[in-house]
Amino acid sequence: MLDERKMRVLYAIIDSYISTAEPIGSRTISKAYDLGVSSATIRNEMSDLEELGYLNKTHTSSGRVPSDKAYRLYVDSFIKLDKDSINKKQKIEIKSALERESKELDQLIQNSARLLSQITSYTALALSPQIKETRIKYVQLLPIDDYQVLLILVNENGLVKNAVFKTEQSIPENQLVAITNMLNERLRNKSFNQLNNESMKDMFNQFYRYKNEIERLMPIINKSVESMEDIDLYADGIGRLLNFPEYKDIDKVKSIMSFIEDKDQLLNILLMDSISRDIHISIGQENIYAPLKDCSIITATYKLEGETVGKIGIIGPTRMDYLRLIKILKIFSDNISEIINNYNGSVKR
Amino acid sequence: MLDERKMRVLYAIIDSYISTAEPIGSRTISKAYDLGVSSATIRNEMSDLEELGYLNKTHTSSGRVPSDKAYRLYVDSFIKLDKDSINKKQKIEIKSALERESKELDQLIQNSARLLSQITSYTALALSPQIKETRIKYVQLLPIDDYQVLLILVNENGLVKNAVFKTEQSIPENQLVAITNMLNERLRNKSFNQLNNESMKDMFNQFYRYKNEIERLMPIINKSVESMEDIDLYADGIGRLLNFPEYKDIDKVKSIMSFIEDKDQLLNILLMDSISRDIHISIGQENIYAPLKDCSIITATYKLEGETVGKIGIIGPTRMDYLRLIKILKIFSDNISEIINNYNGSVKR
DNA sequence: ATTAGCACTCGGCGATGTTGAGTGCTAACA
DNA sequence: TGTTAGCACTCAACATCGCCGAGTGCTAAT
Repeated sequence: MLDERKMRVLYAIIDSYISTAEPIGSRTISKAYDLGVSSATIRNEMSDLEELGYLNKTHTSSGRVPSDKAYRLYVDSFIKLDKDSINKKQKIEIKSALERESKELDQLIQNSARLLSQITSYTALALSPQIKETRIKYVQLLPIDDYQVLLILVNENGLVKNAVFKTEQSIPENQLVAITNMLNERLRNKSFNQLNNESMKDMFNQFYRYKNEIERLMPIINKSVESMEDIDLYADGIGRLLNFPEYKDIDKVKSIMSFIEDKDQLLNILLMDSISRDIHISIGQENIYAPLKDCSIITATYKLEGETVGKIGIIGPTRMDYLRLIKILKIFSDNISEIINNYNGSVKR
Repeated sequence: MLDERKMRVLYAIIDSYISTAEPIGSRTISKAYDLGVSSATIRNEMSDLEELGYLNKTHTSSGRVPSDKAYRLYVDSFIKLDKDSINKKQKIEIKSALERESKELDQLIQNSARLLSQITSYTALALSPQIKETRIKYVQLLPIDDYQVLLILVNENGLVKNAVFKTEQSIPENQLVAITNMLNERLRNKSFNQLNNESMKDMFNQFYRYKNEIERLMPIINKSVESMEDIDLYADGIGRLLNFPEYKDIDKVKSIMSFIEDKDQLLNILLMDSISRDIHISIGQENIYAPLKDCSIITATYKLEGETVGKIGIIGPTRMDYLRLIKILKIFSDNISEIINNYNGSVKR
């Protein structure tokens, strides 16, 4: 392990580099940080730290820059110290800002990304709640008018989907109720793919007059169930990447941006470390995808009834204000969890 | 008006500049475009065109670059010639691509933006259908379990919204039906803000036991109605702006990007020329907002039952491949109109 | 009216020199 | 033995200079 003084030198360098993005020389440190030793001594320490892989030089006679390894050490050692210290007032402010504009779940997630990006000045990511293997809890058909029927599906998480579909012939209300009952019998507690052909045939026999309608209804139900499981991914503040001096090279930032805008790839990354801790940090080379090799990503989870269902995150240069961002992410994660638990999702099972 | 030869020279310059982004000299034109005159003659014509405001020089001895006025002329004169010529095959391909992934309206709009950006390599915009002054057509309360009720609202366009809310006491089914009937009576064909306090009092009297529930229900209905009117705006392919050489200046592209990511401002622009023709083109200085002064925006509308309800668009440098983009936008606009008219939105009034 | 010819302009680019922040090494010191 | 002052050396960043070539505008000839 690094001795006390090396640590302090390293932290000083990281601290300075995070705010200035400039390589730091020994003299700068000895002046700005009170380590009680001369620049020559610091120079020696820096030379050691470089040999150990914590620092890099941009060219032979330049100042030093922290390596990914240094950030990793920095984050790991501070994250323990920093369990407490959530700013209550800020938390409440953010919560009310989130609640204010969020009439629906999707909007909440979208607004979270926007607000997170605004507050941090980084690019923010947000993943909508992910519900796998939805089981149908409740089905209902309602007549809108003579030739249109409203289909309503409620799943075990309290998620509701609806679709309007047209019928060729008018179906009297009592028949609709009968079909509804039958659908409930057949579908309740099943995911759609558990529905087999047997029961389809049954239905046809029972309601032969509405064979066509039922045949058209099934794919609609199927689609609705599928779309309950869909994951949306929002990225906000992509343009803010341009504010970072490390991305003044257009080609670099171009590849990062197109990576972020390609939702599929980004989704992979966010879902990959799905089993991990609440806060997950991926620094520079730790990222698998090439365009992200000089980015860091911090993600936090949010929960529904204690179970992790979604994520929010921040992406930016490895020179990232980790400590501040982690705090803010925690606040967001807590707030989102609280809000969605008070939404319609809170069905007791 | 410009004479025949000036036109041909101007078109040659625009054509060349659109594909190369380099100022064009008289010699280049006389070689690449067969105008049957020497470079000296073209030089004279170019000098005239500059005086007329159609061309600019970047410096005294540089080639010429088209002005906004030139693009305007170009677009206006070609748009008439080009009424026909939609590629049927391409249209069908795009349509099936759009339908494939679009389970719901929002998804359709989102996918339209994505696909439009992919196909054109420009930044694409898409506005979700805008429905003003929603009137309630149909209200229904359904019991999910003892302490939860599902509220369903259908508006005159066939849009459906739902919300789950919790009750303090269990409400028996027949009571729920009674409340539903009463709500329908009171709310049908009204926008929420038409609901007055009188009828609220009536309700309380009639269902005093459920005073609290009804009191809580009304804001939920209100929110749902509001969110029916909400407009979503999607921007896809923002990073593609970096591909254009005119935006190699980071500060310029930064201001454009942050403009695009600020949905409120962008919404203003898209809604501004709301009464205009199907295709609307805004070139460079014609844009009001400063960051867009060297961008062009092309928008197209899509329709529900013949009425314009939303827009899609493209944003990029004034040096834009207008003709190609207009064609593609028309295809998208037609396709989106067709698809949403077959959705649940197609309620006959 | 068109064109060839020519002087002139100016951005872009490579070469060259200067500056200053920063390093590494050595020798002196506590 | 660890710390420090001093000094030579390195190298990116920046400015300066000259050259090149694409392009213009004007004039005179056709």
